[in-house]
Amino acid sequence: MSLPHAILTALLEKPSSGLELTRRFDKSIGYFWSATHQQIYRELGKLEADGSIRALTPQQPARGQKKRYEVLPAGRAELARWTAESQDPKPLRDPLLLRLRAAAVVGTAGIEADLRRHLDSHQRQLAEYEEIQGRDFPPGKDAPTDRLQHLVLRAGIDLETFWTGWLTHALAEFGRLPADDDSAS
Amino acid sequence: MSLPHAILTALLEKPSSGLELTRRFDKSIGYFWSATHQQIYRELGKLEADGSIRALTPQQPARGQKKRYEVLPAGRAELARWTAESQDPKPLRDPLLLRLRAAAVVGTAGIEADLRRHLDSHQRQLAEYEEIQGRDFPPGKDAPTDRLQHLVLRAGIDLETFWTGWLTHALAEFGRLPADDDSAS
DNA sequence: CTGTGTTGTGCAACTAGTTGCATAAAGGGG
DNA sequence: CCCCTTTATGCAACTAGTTGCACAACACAG
Repeated sequence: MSLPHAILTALLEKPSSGLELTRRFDKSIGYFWSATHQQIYRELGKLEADGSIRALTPQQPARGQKKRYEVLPAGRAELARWTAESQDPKPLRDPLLLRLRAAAVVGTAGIEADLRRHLDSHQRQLAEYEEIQGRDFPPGKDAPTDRLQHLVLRAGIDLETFWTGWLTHALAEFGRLPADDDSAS
Repeated sequence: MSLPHAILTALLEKPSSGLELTRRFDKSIGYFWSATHQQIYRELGKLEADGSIRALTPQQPARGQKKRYEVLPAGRAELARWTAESQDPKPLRDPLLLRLRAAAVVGTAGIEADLRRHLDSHQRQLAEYEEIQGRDFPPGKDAPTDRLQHLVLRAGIDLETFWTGWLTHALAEFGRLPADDDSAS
């Protein structure tokens, strides 16, 4: 149940409308918790209903009308509670690794191209993170809040570094595999 | 939609009953695709219904009676199709990173202990993987199938290495943070 | 002043995964 | 022999996330 808390965090950082939130989930927040606008609107409705947030727009809300939300004390308290709560690490679940294991049984035909696509996408993500790091976290910027945010960014960078490294290695292995593929039929 | 394919892979590696599958999902398969026994039984039912797998037990299936399943050609074909199919990398979704970002706003009280728990659990997982690597992949074992399986294991090892490293670093940062915690109130 | 695209909001149905519980057989101890 | 735990199977309800679509307002082109 992380989406409401992601939204509360985003709104505390800066009160926003649904669309603004959606945009922010496409960038910074979405780097570790993605969400579509439909999810966001639905969740905003729930959060407003239970008194965690409040719409700033005074008029009755016409449909295509921007609504800005801000977090109420109850919402902040709930976020603090959730943040401090201990949560078990969820076991890994990665379809790509599963596919590789399947490939060991039914043959590797077709995966290689996809590994390349993944490598490409992780490389681009890594470059983006590094650009953000250069821009937003110059050496002197180390107030507590900066440190925490930098820590999170560093996790992203290290993860993408791991994936690009591993995928590169995997592709190299594929190069050394016997030409085809239907290794198990 | 990976669970049915995970099951097909497991059954191709070795025909099994529901409970045996459950056990294998607790070990090797579950390292990158976890599932509970309820999910597995439900999925076995579906796979049997659509002709991907078949129960080996001849008698009518009494309730507490072991049923072994094997994969039919249709199931193998479907798995091969899925394996070769190109799939987009899913964006990262990690509650722990989200919590850290939330902590930058509502205060870090309580997270540190949880970071330690996570570190601990990742360290144990890493040790387990390394033991498996030592046991199952001695230097000479490099037939194509072995290479692929080793590759997957290596991903697990590298991921756990990343997490232990990052968590250690994070805890070090926490040590240098001002004593409390309600940095944003 | 009309249609066509863009911005912003939202509902509904579906899919996947989780949680909680039920049932049946088998084996072993009192 | 009866109860109790273990093994094995399974259903049902719930929660979270995704997909597909709809609708209102505005802007601006013809």
